[in-house]
Order: sequence, then structure tokens, then C-alpha cells
Amino acid sequence: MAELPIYEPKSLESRWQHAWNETRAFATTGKAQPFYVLEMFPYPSGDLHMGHVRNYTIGDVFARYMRMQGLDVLHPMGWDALGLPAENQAIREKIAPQVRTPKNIAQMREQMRRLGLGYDWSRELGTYLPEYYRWNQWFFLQFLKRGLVYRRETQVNWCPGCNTVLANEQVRDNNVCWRGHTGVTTRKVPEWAFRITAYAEQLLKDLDQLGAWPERIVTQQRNWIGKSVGTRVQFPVLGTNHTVEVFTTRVDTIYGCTYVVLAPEHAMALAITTPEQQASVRAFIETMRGQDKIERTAEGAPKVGVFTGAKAKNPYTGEEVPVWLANFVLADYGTGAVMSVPAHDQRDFEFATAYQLPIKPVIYPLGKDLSLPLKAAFTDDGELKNSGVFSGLASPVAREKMAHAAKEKGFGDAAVTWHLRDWGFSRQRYWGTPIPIIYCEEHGAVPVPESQLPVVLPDFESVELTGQGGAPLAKLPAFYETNCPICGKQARRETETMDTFVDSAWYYARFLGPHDTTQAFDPALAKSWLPVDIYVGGPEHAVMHLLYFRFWHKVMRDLGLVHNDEPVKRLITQGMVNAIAFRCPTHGYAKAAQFRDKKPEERLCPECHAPLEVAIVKMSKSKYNGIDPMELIEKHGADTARLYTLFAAPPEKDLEWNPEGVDGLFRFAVRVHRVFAVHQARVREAPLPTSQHGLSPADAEIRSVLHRTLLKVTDEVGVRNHFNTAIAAMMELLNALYEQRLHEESCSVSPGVIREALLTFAQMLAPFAPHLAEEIWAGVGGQGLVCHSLWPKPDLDAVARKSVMLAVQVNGKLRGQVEVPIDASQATALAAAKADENVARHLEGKTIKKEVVVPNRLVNFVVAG
RNA sequence: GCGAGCGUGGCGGAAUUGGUAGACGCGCUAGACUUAGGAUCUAGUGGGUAACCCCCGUGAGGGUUCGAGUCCCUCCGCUCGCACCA
Repeated sequence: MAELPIYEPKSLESRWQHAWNETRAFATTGKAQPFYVLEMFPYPSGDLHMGHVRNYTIGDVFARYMRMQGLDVLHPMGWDALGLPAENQAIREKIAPQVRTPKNIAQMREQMRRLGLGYDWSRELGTYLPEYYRWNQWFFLQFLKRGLVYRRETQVNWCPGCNTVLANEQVRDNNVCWRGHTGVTTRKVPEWAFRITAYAEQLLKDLDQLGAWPERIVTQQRNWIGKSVGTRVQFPVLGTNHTVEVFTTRVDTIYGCTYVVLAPEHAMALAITTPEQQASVRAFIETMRGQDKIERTAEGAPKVGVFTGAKAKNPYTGEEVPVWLANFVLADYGTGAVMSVPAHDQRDFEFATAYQLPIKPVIYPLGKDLSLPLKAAFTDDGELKNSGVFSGLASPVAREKMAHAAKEKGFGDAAVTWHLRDWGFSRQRYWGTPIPIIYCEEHGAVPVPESQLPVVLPDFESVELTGQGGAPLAKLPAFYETNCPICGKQARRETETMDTFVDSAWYYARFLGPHDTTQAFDPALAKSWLPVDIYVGGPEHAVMHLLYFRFWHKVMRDLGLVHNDEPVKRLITQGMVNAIAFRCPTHGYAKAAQFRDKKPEERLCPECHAPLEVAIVKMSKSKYNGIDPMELIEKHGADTARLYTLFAAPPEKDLEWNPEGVDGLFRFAVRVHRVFAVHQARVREAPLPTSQHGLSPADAEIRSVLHRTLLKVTDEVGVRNHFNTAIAAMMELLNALYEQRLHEESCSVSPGVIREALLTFAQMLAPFAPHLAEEIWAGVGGQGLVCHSLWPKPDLDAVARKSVMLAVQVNGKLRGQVEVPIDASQATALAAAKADENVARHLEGKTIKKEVVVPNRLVNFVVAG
């Protein structure tokens, strides 16, 4: 027996990767119906991690499968290269991000190539290049013209030690900054913002168009947009000209209002405070300023507040109620002030209990009484009592009438507030898109004329990057000294840069023509390619990125650049990649690789020999439980890496990485290759069978299993997107081939049938293990590349069965199985069922009360006695 | 607290419309081949049981149904997101 070629993924894969490169196999053709597959583009850290591998493999399966369906697939890749991580790396290493980034990109591009990802690299884009970010600037100017960009003051984290603004992620617990300075506080600074709230209603309404998005993402977006319908009510502050305006969704409870609360940051807070309360109020405000907003308002945080001394008049009742400040009210939601109804709001109830404020019930459950004193707030709708002319009304009716009354009498009106806030996008950073604005003493903030774009970032060498002391560009006169575009006098350039969410808000459109120097993208191309058909990425982007992205698309629509409401038809969110991790309570995480294979009693901390805690957590450097994709590819090949990540869990679920499980998929690849290697030489030119007729039993069996598998895989991939079960079906097919001894030369299956099986197997395998698929396809005489072949059609004759196994139950319990002709009549099925020995035993001496027949599935006898 | 989701063998996971629970893989057991094997091949593998009969079994309890992992109710547990949203 001659030496068989053995499965050597390394050389095999590299060979096919070159073939794809040379033929530009994944470029669009313009000759078929367009189909756009996109994955969220990565930050070019320099190394692919398992999360990327999963994300991009899932996308690649879709792209390759859709191409085999005869569609003209656009599948591009690019780099989300601006932003904080690169800037920090530049500070640390003193290497220009302009130099570092392309190196990182080159390395990651090579890793992607080695994974066999089929991208059209001629469309590659990088957001750090002026040819990209000049269009951020251009969009900024268009948004400005439409009133969608404005200047505002905002509360930010401020570190006095660094003398600069900090991102939330740069602030650690207890107001300590990432560099270790204490005393991080908040301060108001001017910033640029996009008026996303102008599109709130549309962003909410169009969620209905997103039927092919995961339900939980749509729900998260709906909650984040957070439309709430209620009433604004003005409470005059006694003895002053001030009026506190509150927003409430429960105006029906207002007769139970016993105090009013302002946010500590409320503009009016000090103005209304009486002289004797000034000191304590000031102290309270100061304390709150140093507190983290999230922590302060977290559930379970004690509710604290201070009395201002002021009283306000409830305009409905004329009653005077005290005005307080409290930690749980936020300045930037609603009006920054709330009316407190402790009887009917749990927060208010807790606060009132803590400060011994009165609790006055005014809503009663229908036909019932409330047991007093209340142990908790009654927050449901009900019937109004002690509510003047509104008494006796049901809550929903009362809300309408009371809002109406407020409007008539001039102290309020119905109102809508949104959870969603405008998108502040200025950053005091270097590595971002410069905001194209020039400040002129005479003309104010003047937009840079479009003809002068791009405003290019100055060289890294000219900037002093320290991460401290505000915007780096503000220390660079060569950058900011300029002339006013209107009057030509000396003026100052904006030195802040844009949030990187701007880059990712429209990159999908730039892929249509990434090197277009005359426009952001060609609207005509957008008409044929957009919206994106499938977008694959992590669920962590459920609200921020995906909302900004939807917003931008709608603005582009209003600018006439795109022709539909939503950027993405179908969203796939893939789960995390988790792995076992080991942690010592005192010394932290230990290297997982050293302990994974040890017995539990041998898993001891290397430092203190305490037993290590075991947990399944997301792979990360800090937990030392990561698997390096490149090591995996080196050892088993890209096809195995891809197969495992697809097999271990369906795309949307978390995946637990089990190194032993990888071996199973490697074995699968080896076994497939073996069947191929045994037969390729002698079947390469064999004529294919054209029908199921006249085949030997073994041949018929092979064809039957093959075409059933094809039917199954087509459904799992194309309809259900359950790649794990598609691979399982191929494993079953392989097992069936082994049963017919196809892994041995001496098998009795005819060459034509073997060749058909190998060709079809290669096609089914092509989206998942594309290199091995090409090898087999070419080896048994397939035409061209398998990735360009058309997905095969199952031979329904081969799939059809002559008989089926029926399950036979007695009283719902399985008692036997009988073989009957397919589509057998009820009578035939029942007769066959009763003839089964074991079934007959269970029916003996019993009365059959009912006979249930489910065609081609089961028979159930209901018996008594 | 609010919102979303999930509980199935030793493990990852199947079960598509209410119709044979545990496909497929890992692990494990036995055998073959072998100087050897963490290679390969063959067979087995939810629990109870001598058993192919039978009984039990999808987080717990109840219900609907000829039939429930799947539908309904109550409860328990876990995970994720969050800005106490007035």
C-alpha cells in the first residue's frame, strides 16, 4: 500500500491562502445580487484574541455561505485605530501612533489571513488616516448646518493631580485616578455635542423595523431611549421669585406630595436656601461633588439629603411643602427636581422615613383599603382619594385631566422626557479627529471651510504627550494659531478632538469606496449595497455604538446620502469566550495553563499553597486564562480553530474554551482528510451518479446519507444559523462514511459515488474549514475554487425514504418501535403497532379507549383496566 | 430596584410546529493493532437493575393534554445590562 498524504494543515492552509490572494477571490464582482456582510472592526492592538477569532469566523461563515448562494458578497475589514488605548501606548513607549499603528495593523492583517478569513483587502480602511477622518470633519460641518451640533457645558471627571479630564474608566474607586492621584472630583467644562435627542422619536419608532435584531438588544435600546410621558408642574418658592419645575409621570399622586427635592447640582439650590441653612447646604453640595455619580445613585446607597429652609407651594392644593436637596436626584434628568410622594414612590418613602417627613396616601387599590401605616409605598395605579375635584377618578384618567388642568391654569403642562441624552463628543486628546472649528474674536466659532479639509493632526514629535494638563493640541501654537476664514484676522483653532464613536458611526458606508477623495461615499453605491445585510459583533455595543450608528444613518438619509431608515437589516451578537481560571484569595489569578490539567487537590497557589478557587470567566490577560489563537493555529491549523469555535456553542451563546474539545475537531479534520486521501487518485475523474436508480445498496446508502446531510446543513446554516449542529451533521455523515469503510481502500462503494460524496462534503465544509475544503475539491476534480462554487442542491430522490420507524406508546410510555411504509395509513400503522410483541403485552387484557396516530412519527394507545 | 436571558448526563451542548430526551463532540470503560502510545480502529457509555423487561429522569412543586424539556401558574437558583429615571 502506497504512503497516503497525511494531513498537514500548516502547508495546506498556506497554499490555499496564497491561491485566494493571487486570484483576489473575495472581491466583489458586480455580476450578482449584492449582499453585505460586516463584522465590527477592531482596535488594532497588534494581536488577535479569541473574541476576535469568534467574531470574525462567524462573519466569514456567513460571507462564504452567501457567496456560494450566488450572491455578490461584500466582506470588508478595517481598523478602528484612533482613541485612548493607542494614545496611552504612545505615552508609555514614546513611539508615534502614526508609526506604531500601521505595524500593529500589518501584524493583525497577517493573523487574519492565517485564520483564512475571506476579506476584500482592496477595501481596507483605517480611521487614523486623514483620508478617512477628513470625512468625520465634513460630516461635522453638515451636522452643524442642520443644527445637530452645539456647544454646551457638561459635568466631567476632573483630576487635579493630572490637571485634566478623565474618562470613566480612568477613575478608580474612592476618587483615585489611574495614575494614583486622590481627590478626583467633577467640574463643568464646555464641550461639543450632537443633538441625537432630536432623533429620539425616530430611533424609538424605527426599532419596529428591526425584526431581525436580537430581542434583547432592541429592548435595551428602547429602555436607553426611555420615552416617558408625564407632566411638568411648577412649584413657586415662597418669598422668592423662583419657581421649581418638576417632571412627574404620576401627577395623579400629587395631592400626596409632602416635599420637593432638587438635585445638589440644581442651579437654584443655593439661591433658594435660607441664610440659616446656607452652611449645611453648601457642605452637602461639596460632599456630593466629590462623589461618583453612579455610586451615589446606586441601589442600596443610603438616601441622604439636606433641608434648604425654603418652602414651595403645591399649585394643585395650595399646600406649602419643604424643599430639600438629596443624592438620589440627578441634575441632568428631567428638570433636575422631583415632587416627592412617599406614599406612592418607594424612593420617596425611604427618604421620608429617614427624615421623618409626612406620608400621605391618596391612591387606593380599587375596592380595597390601604393598611396604615404603610410599610412600603403603594406604587400601582388605583382610585384617587383626598384629591380635591379629582377624587374618585382612576389613575390614568386623572393623569390626563390633571395635566389639562395645569395647562389651563398656567402652572404646568403635559410633557415627554427622554432617558436619552445628547452625545457629547469632544475629547481633550491628541489621537483623534481634530474638530474643524476656528475661534475668532469677532465672529465666534467659525466652521473651517470644506475646501480647507482635512484639518490634519500635527506630527507626534511636535506634541508633548503626557496625559496631563488638558488638550495636547492646546500646547502647540503651530497647530492652533490660524486666521479667521471670514475676516482673516488672527484666530485660534479648536484643540479638542472627536470621540471615536464618530469613526464607527459611518465606517460601513466608507467601505463602499474607501479611497474616494471627492466624497465620503457614493450615494449611488449606497443605494445598491446598503443597508448592511448581516452585522456581527459583541452585545456590549448594544446601546452606545449601535445607537450612534443608527442616528448617523438617519442623518445621512436626511442629507440625501442613503435611502433607507436603518443601517443594518440583521444583527448577530456573539457571546463571550470564557475559560477556566484559577484564583488565590490573597495572591490573585494564577496562570491557568499550569493548573488546568492537574487534579483539584494539586491546584495550589504557587506562593502560599492555599487551594485555588476555580471559575469560568471571560478570557483576559489579567486573569491569565487566555489561549493565544496563533499558538492554536500553529499547532492544529486554522480550520480546526474555526471548527472548534463554531462547534462549541451557537453564535449568540457564551463559549467555554476546553482545550481537549479542540482535539476532537482536529480529529474530525484528520478523518475527513483521510477519506479524501485514500480515494482521491482513483475517483478524480469518475463520472458522477445522476440519480438514485440502479445503485448498489452501499452506494444508495451513501447517497442517501449525503443528501440528507446536505438538506440539514443547508437549513442549519442558511435558515437557523446554528453552525454547531451543521458541523454535527457533517460529523454524522463522516461516521456513516466510516461505517461503509470509506477510510479503507478496499471499500465496495463505487468511485462515482465516492467522488460525489467528497465534492459535496467539500462544499458543505467550505464556509467552516475553507482550506481543507479547497484541498478536497481540487483533489477530486472540482472546477475552480470551492469558495466560488454554487451551493449544491439535494437530490430529493436520494433523501426520500421508503419506510419509517414509528414509536409506539401505551399511555404515553414508549413500548416499542415498528417499521412501516412511509405515509402509511392509520389502519396500517395501528395494525403494525399492535403486532409488536412488547406492545401487545402491554395491551393485553386492557380496553383501548383511544388511538392516536401521528403520521410517520408515532402511535399512542390510551388504555384503561 | 428595574430590564433582559438562562437552568437538560461527569463536561460542552442537541431536541426546528407539543410527538421516541440526551444528536454531535469531549471525557470515561473494554477490546484490536502495537516495542510503545496522550496515535489509529472497533464496541459501549443518563441513573437504578442480572436484564434487551421494567422503574426513575430536563432546577422544585402544581396545572393543561392521549402525550410537556417545549404551553400556563407558583417558587428556587444563576448570568448579563443599567443612569434609584421621578
